[in-house]
Amino acid sequence: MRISEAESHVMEVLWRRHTPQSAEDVCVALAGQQDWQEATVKTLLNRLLKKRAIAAERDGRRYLYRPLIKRADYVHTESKSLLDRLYGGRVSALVVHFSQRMKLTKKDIAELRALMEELDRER
Amino acid sequence: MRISEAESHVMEVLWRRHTPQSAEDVCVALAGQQDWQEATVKTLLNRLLKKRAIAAERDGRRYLYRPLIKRADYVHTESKSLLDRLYGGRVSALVVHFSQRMKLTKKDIAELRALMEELDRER
DNA sequence: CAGGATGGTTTACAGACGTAATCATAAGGC
DNA sequence: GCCTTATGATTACGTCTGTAAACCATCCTG
Repeated sequence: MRISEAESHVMEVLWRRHTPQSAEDVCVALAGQQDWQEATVKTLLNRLLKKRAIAAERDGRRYLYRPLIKRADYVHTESKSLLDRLYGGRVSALVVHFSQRMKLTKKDIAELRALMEELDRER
Repeated sequence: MRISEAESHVMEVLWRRHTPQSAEDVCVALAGQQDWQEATVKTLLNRLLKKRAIAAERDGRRYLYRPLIKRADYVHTESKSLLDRLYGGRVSALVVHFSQRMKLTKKDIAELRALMEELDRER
């Protein structure tokens, strides 16, 4: 069950807010960023419903939507697929790539170092 | 200029072999892995041509194809886009994610550590 | 009660994608 | 020279995507 690019923007809104959101809430949250008509958002919500990526519960004359799949799971399948396709599944290859192409930020480096130490301690 | 999933398999073949390949070469290289008819591969080659992702030079009655875009560039745009969409552009966030979901391999850890040291030395 | 506002449901439609079959053409074999 | 064969070019076609408009039910408001 694939979530498309456009759909993912809707999912991100639902993930960010932790309470169920109406279609209009989603529109508002996306305004300025996606510049979609309300109709578009409604289409996306319906497609996500059909895919069972989200659920809707009635609230008076409207619905409130909430995610059924966890962001972490989504992030993982996307990330793992890229890692496998482009880096032969090697995390370090990916980091090396970024360190060459982009210059890691100081923060990135500090955090990576901390992570390394933590992994040491776990051993 | 987006390279689709199917197209990327063709590109990978052209990137792997460093000399221009005929349509049939590509078919052979993909056999067993993609199980496509020759017609399918030719369609993909043509779409890649149209997108100017590859070039073709005549070789008698056939063409030899070679990539116009560099794999590293492709890898980078794909990776960067994922990093931005899902990790707020933070490389360390991505690594943390993998370290939690997948257990990094010893090799990954060793290489990351080496990379960290190298970054230190560069400073 | 009629008409606009509000929110959901259905339909639309062009372009990308995956996957090919068919058509055309040139070249080599008989 | 004609027929088969290899190859590229054209056409096909269903599905998915992005982006909505049109339609429909309902509720509030004057």
